[in-house]
Amino acid sequence: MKNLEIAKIFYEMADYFEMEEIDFKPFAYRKAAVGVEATKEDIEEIYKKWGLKALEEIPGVGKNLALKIEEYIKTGKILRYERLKKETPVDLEKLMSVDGIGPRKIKQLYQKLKIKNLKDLEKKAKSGEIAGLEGFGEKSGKNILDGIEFVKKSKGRFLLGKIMPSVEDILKKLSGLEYVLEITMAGSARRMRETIGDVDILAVSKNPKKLADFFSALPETVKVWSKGLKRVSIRTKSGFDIDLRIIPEKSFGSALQYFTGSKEHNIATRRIAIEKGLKLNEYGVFRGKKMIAGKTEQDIYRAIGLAWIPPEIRENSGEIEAAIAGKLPELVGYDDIKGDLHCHSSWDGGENSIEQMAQAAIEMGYEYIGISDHTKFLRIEQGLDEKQLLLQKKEIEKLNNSFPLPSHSSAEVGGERRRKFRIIQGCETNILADGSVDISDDVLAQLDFVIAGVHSGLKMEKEKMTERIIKAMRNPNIDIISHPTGRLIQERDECQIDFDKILMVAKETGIILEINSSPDRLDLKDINIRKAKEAGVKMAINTDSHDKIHLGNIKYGIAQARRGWAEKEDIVNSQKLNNLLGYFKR
DNA sequence: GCCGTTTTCGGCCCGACTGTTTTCAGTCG
Repeated sequence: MKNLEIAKIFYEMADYFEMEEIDFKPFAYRKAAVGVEATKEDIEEIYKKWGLKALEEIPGVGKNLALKIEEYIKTGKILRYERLKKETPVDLEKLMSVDGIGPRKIKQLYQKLKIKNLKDLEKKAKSGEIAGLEGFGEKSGKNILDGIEFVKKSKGRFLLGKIMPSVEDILKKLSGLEYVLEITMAGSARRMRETIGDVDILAVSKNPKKLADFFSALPETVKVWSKGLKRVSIRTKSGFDIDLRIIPEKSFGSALQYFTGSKEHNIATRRIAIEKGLKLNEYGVFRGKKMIAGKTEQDIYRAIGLAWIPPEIRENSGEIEAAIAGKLPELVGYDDIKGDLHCHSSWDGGENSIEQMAQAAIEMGYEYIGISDHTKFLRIEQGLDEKQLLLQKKEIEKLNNSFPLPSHSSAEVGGERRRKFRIIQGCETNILADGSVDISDDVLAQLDFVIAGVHSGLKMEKEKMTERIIKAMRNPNIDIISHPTGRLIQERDECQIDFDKILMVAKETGIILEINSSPDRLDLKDINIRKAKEAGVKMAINTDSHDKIHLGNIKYGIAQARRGWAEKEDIVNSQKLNNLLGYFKR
């Protein structure tokens, strides 16, 4: 699929045109890049099936850019791009990632100092040569070095789940201050993106000066970037930056809308405002000079004729059209999960006993927990064999009998009084290279449910990998496929699989695909969740906990599900236990 | 370079901040 390659080239060409101070072309190329990126079908396929004209259907792509796409598909190159690269042969992507460095500065740095990449940039910044350039001064050199350090250390982005706890902690501290009237997260953290560049916090305060002082003196702070009465930027000990913006009360809603983004969503909402003869900016919605909304986000959306849109889906990927049509999805809620189905116990080397895991699940307010330990192929994880699974079944039955019975008879189901909480037994069996699993069918059939996952041979070629997983999906004992694409965010790409084919078989067999909530997995990811939903495939949001504290990761999985437009009915473990067990049986 | 239920020409989202200037360019979100 060449879509992303083409988008990347258009983005880079936009930067090059900006270097050349060409007006509006950068805007057009970026818009086309967004359109290409957002196209779900393989652009090469589109071209081969329908020809050049079909390319012009992509938003932002006209005659000229369609020709460039054709050229890339046919020759693997775009001549104009190659020429631009030759004229200014620099590592645009890396250089642009340094804070404060953009196309114009890159051009100057190349022309005056022959700086092509981060290494050159670092060298010249250290030698002090950059400070001598026109438009650069003492501080530029130092800022560049700081920026390079940051890029190197973090690749610029952090896992949502890694930074969220400390952000929540800081928010709690700030919200306790008597001169803070309102405080909330904005930006990509509020949208629950899987990785976060920096964190935005918005506040309304009776005493901005005091708040700014308090914020910059937090024990988490290692460096204060800038400090005014409107905005304070700090770097935390964990290495990420937080911007605190202090907002006038009457503009809080518009500021929240604006700073939550995404950028694409904001461009679209502003455009809608313009169409209605209004102006939308971070200060409010205006008709002429008259402010007609600003205090709450709901007011903002209402003023431009839209229903309020949940932050997780503000990506301009159809939510605006849905809001106009009154067809926004009712996203699965953060309180909708009734039990976690993928939890490991001390039986396979996890931190906690089954009883401790169950206790933690009860404290989360769950109705059930699924214990699904690794199986024998994974010796390193102390995977269980058939005999151990049957022993474990006995222990779980014993534990289940110890949970209190409900006091009222309404809980009576099928002549049997259900207890308030139940442990159900599964296992996370391994899908071997040939698609078989490492536990015999007669034992799998005795468990309440079975998860199967790929833990080996992740580099298998696409067709073989797809067949391998499909074979497991057709095993009638298997209910759930765990972390279906095998990715590790920022570490390992997805396995090569034909996801559309997987979805077809999932629909046909009723197999459930997991949304793994582990912050470095989040697998399925948002776009795959949306595809699964559209295909009518059921999903389960699980944590893959190896320790009871991991149970709390469920919110990242739910967030990912919401980003994928999933509703409660798409998620099997938002169902009561009876319905869930019924689904497994089917 | 793209685009049109006012337009096939004349617009394109737009305000704030930083570091460098002495009135502003470049970058960011």
